[in-house]
Amino acid sequence: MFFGEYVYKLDDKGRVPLPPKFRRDMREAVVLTKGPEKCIRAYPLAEWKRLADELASKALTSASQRKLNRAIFGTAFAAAFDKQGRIGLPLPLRLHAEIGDSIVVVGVNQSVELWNEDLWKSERASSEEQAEQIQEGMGGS
Amino acid sequence: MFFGEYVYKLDDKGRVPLPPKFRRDMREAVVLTKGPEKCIRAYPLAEWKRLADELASKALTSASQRKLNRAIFGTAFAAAFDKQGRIGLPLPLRLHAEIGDSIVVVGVNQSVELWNEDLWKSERASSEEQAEQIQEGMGGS
DNA sequence: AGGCTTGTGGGGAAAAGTGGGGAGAAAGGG
DNA sequence: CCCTTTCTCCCCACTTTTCCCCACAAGCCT
Repeated sequence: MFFGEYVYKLDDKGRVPLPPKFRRDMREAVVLTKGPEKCIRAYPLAEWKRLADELASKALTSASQRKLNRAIFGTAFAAAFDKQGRIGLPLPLRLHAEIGDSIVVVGVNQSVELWNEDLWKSERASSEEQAEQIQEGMGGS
Repeated sequence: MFFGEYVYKLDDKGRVPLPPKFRRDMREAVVLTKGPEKCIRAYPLAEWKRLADELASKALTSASQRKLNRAIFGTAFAAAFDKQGRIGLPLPLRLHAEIGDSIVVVGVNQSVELWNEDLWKSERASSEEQAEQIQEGMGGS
């Protein structure tokens, strides 16, 4: 399970370190994909396979599912940690997430998201707002 | 169940001791989050998981579910007790709660809140005022 | 009064973040 | 076809931060 928010710098070669806790759960095998929003999603290999199986079981049923498959698998990249615990971010993904020289790593339960710092701030703000509304609906404190 | 109000000092490394009674209920596994108000919330791991599940089950669409996950997991930090019963407070959380060198630990039923001393005084004042009104409505005391 | 528990402080070791250099592979031009 | 140039990937080293352990002082209970 991943959680927490960490800010790192990309060096001029496009490498990012991940928090040590994350590395331990991602035994040197990571799959990077375009996130639904403007971010990069990183899955541990096992979790990625699980998602892939889930998709594959539905792939034959509809044309839209096939398109979905292409969108997901076609834009996915494998990445490995170097000896310092960093991964290189492919340029297409960096462009998609508009990531410059600073980056935010966010743990989101089963996966990890990589954000442009400013985009993340606004996304977090709206996310927290929504969470509050739901909490009030629960009567929870 | 947590209750009571305790004042401690942060050392220059950002560590806080928790009351011994609290430690026993939080068997060395704590999750720290940004509170809705300007404070830090600490949950026992089990309690935090329960809340996370409860919230996640409320989400309607997959998009709102993603936002919710970001709000829940992105703002959470894991913390462990050292041999002296202290936990280290991550810098982002300290900034959020405006915590300087003195800190107030407040037990709030299922969770524990960590406050800036001055902010807590005003929060307590308004809390008590509101509590009085509610109690009068109950014909209480 | 004594011993135990608790709050507070400091020091040392280990790990993590950041930056730079070198070797290998791929691509393009002669 | 070969050489050159460029790009990418991997390894190494340094600095900073974090974590953990030890030790002292004060308060409480017995």
